[in-house]
Amino acid sequence: MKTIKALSLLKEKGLSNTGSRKRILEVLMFSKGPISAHEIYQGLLKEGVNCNESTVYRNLQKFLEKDLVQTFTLNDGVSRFEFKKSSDDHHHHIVCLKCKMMKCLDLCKVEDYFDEIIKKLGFVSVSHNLEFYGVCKSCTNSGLK
Amino acid sequence: MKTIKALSLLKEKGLSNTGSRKRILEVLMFSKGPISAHEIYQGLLKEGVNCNESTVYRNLQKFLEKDLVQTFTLNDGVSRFEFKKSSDDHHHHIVCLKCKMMKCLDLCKVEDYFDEIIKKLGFVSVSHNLEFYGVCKSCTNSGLK
DNA sequence: ACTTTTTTGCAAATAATTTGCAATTTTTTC
DNA sequence: GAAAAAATTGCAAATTATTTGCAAAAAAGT
Repeated sequence: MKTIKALSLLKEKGLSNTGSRKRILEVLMFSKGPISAHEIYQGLLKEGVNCNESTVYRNLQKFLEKDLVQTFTLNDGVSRFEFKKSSDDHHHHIVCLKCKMMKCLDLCKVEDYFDEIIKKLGFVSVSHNLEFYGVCKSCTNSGLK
Repeated sequence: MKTIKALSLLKEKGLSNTGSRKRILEVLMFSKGPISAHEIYQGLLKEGVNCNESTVYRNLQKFLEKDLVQTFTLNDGVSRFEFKKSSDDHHHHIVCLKCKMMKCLDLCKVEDYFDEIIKKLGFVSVSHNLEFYGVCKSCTNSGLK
């Protein structure tokens, strides 16, 4: 079943089917949370899958283009990737400052509610980052790419 | 006046007063928005201040420790730093995907309100990142550092 | 099967950030 | 205010994450 689902997703998105690509996608699909390119690479190594680290990076880019994954960068400077269960799958995370463990917050109304949720997860929240990405007025008008 | 304020801040925080350090702090204090270590370095170069890039990094660390600045990492993998006007100074930003210009959002109630504010600033918001940093239950208990 | 297109591996290039160490500067002490 | 102790700097090299060029290999189209 694993194989079938990843395969059909690739086909659906018009991506050619290669061994590495399929495995990378599967790793993402079955990961408990966001993972870094390096972590994916290490995972494949362990499985004995012959795959280069730049192949991982290149496929992650493809997956981003095709909206199969989402990404964000933590303050440690490392990008994490996460499989999108659906096109509107969107949520936030809380990261433990000590062990780096990450939990998903199934909520997008970013409010004081967070306090409760975070407490329920057993975290003490120290800080958080919120950055918006958009296009400003002048760029909307200009041809800038 | 510039000089006096930066100097007294350094003293207040128990940081020794060196030419570079004072200038780096001043650049941060008078920057319109968050800036990267490299941008600070470039700024000093232009002013003719003799200062090494690692000195910039080392001072930024010190400033973080002393809670003089706050930092966050954008998805471009570069950390930005921002002077904290007060210890409870906390706000978010919106970054233009095209020109990378950044605006402060003077609001911390992260809600649908954002839509309005962002529109008023002339931005079209495409996406945003929100990550919480905290300490999980097991780490709160364990001695892990 | 054969050609075209895409992907991969590998090694080298970038880019941001950190580090070791000796020299210099700042602070402390007397 | 000079000497000693502590902190900071410059410089070059190391690290780490990520990207890229290019030729070989694999997949897709016909």
